[in-house]
Amino acid sequence: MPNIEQDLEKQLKEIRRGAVEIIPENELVEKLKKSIRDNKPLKIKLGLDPTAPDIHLGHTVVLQKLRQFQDFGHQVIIILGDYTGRIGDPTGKSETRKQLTEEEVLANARTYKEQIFKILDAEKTRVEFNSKWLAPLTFADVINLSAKYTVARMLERDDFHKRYKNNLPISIHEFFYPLMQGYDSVALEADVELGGTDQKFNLLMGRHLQKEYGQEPQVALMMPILEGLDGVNKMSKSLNNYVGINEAPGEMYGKVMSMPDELLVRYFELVTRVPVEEVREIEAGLKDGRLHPRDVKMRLAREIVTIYHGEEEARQAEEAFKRVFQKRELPEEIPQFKVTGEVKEGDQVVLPKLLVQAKLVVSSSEARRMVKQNAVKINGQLVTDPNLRFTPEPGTVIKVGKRKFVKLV
RNA sequence: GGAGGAGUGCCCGAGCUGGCCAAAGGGAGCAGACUGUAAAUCUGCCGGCAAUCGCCUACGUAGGUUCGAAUCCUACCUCCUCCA
Repeated sequence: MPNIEQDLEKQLKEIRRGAVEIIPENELVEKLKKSIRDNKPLKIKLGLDPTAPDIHLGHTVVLQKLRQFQDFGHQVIIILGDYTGRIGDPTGKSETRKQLTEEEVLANARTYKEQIFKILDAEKTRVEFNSKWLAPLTFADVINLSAKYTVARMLERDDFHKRYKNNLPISIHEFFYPLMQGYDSVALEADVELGGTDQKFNLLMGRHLQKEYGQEPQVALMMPILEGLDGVNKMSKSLNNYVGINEAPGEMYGKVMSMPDELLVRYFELVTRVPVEEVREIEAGLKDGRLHPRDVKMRLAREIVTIYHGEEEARQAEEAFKRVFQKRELPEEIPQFKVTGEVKEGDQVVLPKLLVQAKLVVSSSEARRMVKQNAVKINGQLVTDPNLRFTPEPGTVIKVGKRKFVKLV
């Protein structure tokens, strides 16, 4: 049966792309074979912890992977961890997370759904709240569940281990997080569960529990944690090194352009749909100097913006970027600002006050600082007097720094 | 139940034998130079108001001692550790 083999190879190649670890790979191969043979889609599970309301590129790594499965015809199931979210996943945290209220969790979940469908096909995606099966469990059920794992093994988990060793607190309820997530797999009879490398323990727990409950264990597929724009830390909103998928095209484009060159290939591989072969070519081109990092980065920015806003928006974002940052010209659209009496003294406006009013700076101290740092231009003319007063004329363009503009009305 | 430790600016973190503390240092952020881009690198800035000496707000909260407190005292709140 050559077409099964072919199909299998094709799927495996895409699935392996960017994946750090597949445990165990041979089981995945078997599952895929069976799925192709019986024409029965695999159940691919991804749990999302609805604590961060905004999805950024970091989250999309795993979502893109899901999309690939989806494109191969498999059944994608998103678990919104409304129940687990109330515990707070201890993963990677040196301290106990605060618990979320039910309202918070639900509000976040709504936002999540809107966003994941920018990547996933909504028609082909099943979304479930895990409270559906976790809430009805009785205390006896829970005891039964918790009896299926030992404390010693629980403490093997890296973050528990560290905290235990360092005499940091571990609350009992945190032990339930992996158990609950694992139970999700049981409830769904998942075939594959995706997650970041930091989810390894939880994913394996799913395998363990499925076996305990007499099911065929799922395959754990781990994707790398994406570095943020600083190139060092993982992408996260709190570190402000992220690109949110809801951001405006121009903002998104610019942010991508601000990342270190070293990350280029990784981003192409993990957050775009550029074919693997092409990514390899780009990698080689960068290495031997055939390709200019700037141009590659612009391509990357365009690819990313295209995914979330479409080609036309991406093209425009690129135009704007070239104009403002490469040619140092004015952008096509400049926010307008109406001069009011508050910033005036007689006929004249007081520059620091004007800058504050126009929201170009946050305080007049900052405004003066900006002027001192040669960051303020009026109609292209560098301003040197921090307390400049001038008569405002409609159409006057004020520029602060490289990317803040305002046109007086 | 008992003993002890800690709470500092966006974050981390010094200071805590009282004044020289708007508070060291690092990170983040911002700006300038350079450039290949909002990469890298280098330099500078980095509470607010007035900009002239100045004034105000700030070191968990509320009081107190003092000419003067992040620094001392009291109470309270929060967090943590150890013993039981």
